Amino acid sequence: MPELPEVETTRRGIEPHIQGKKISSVIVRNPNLRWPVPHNLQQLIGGKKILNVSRRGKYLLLTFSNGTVLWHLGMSGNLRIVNSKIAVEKHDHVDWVFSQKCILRFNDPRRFGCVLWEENDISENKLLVNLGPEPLSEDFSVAYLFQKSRKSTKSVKSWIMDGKIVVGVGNIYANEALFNTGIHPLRKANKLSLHHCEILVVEIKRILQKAIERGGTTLRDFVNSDGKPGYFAQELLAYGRGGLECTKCGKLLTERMIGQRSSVYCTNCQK
DNA sequence: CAGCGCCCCTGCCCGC
DNA sequence: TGCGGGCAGGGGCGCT
Repeated sequence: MPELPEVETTRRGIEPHIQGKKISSVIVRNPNLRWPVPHNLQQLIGGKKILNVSRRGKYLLLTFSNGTVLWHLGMSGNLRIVNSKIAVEKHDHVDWVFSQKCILRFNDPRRFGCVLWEENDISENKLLVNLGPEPLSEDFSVAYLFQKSRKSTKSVKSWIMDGKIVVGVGNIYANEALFNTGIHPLRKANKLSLHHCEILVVEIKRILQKAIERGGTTLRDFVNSDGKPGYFAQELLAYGRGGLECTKCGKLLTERMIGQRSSVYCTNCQK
């Protein structure tokens, strides 16, 4: 479900409810996520205050005085702020209880998400240490991307979805950014021109920013912490439009797998 | 080392 | 209506 805009939408939604608040208890109904949820989570953070709610790539980070919760929503993860009267549903794996009126509830049908604990420097955590720059930061620049591109023979689509190059660009926004820039998804990264890198950097920033402003993309089940969907789906020009007419030239859009991810592009507009 | 496929898992949609 | 197959917004890991 979530790419960077959806995770950021979620982060902004939960932050005002939980930042500076003390965790009363953590209820783990099913610890079998991608990796086991630490069995001693309650002892680690029960009674402790959440100092900060941040994001690195698609990971949410909850900072405590004694360490950090490293949280990923996977493909199907979903957070809601609920009260204690709201019935527990299938796949509600973890509750972060602040009060009777405020429970942060994690639902994840596919269980590709994770909830982990890091007591040391979070930036040195194995899952974060090799990540590339944040796409909306100045570190994600034309010079950076062009220099990186020289060393990769991957298709540009798989390449920009690689978190070591830049974080947060998932399948939807990779398809969109390439369509909007007229770059063919199968072009090798080391065959990108400086101009290609320039328009790609600008477009990735633009589209992620726009999607955040729209509250993310809801395809079937993404809802923010208030239970509302995102409104970016109606602006998608490539993703989900295989076989339909290209909005620029009218030719039918091609759909095929690239690196096990469905890819949609126009063979006329994207070179 | 880079690059590629596999796989974790449930739900849903489609065709037969 | 039931069932099998394929696909879904992610990404770490093991192999080549």
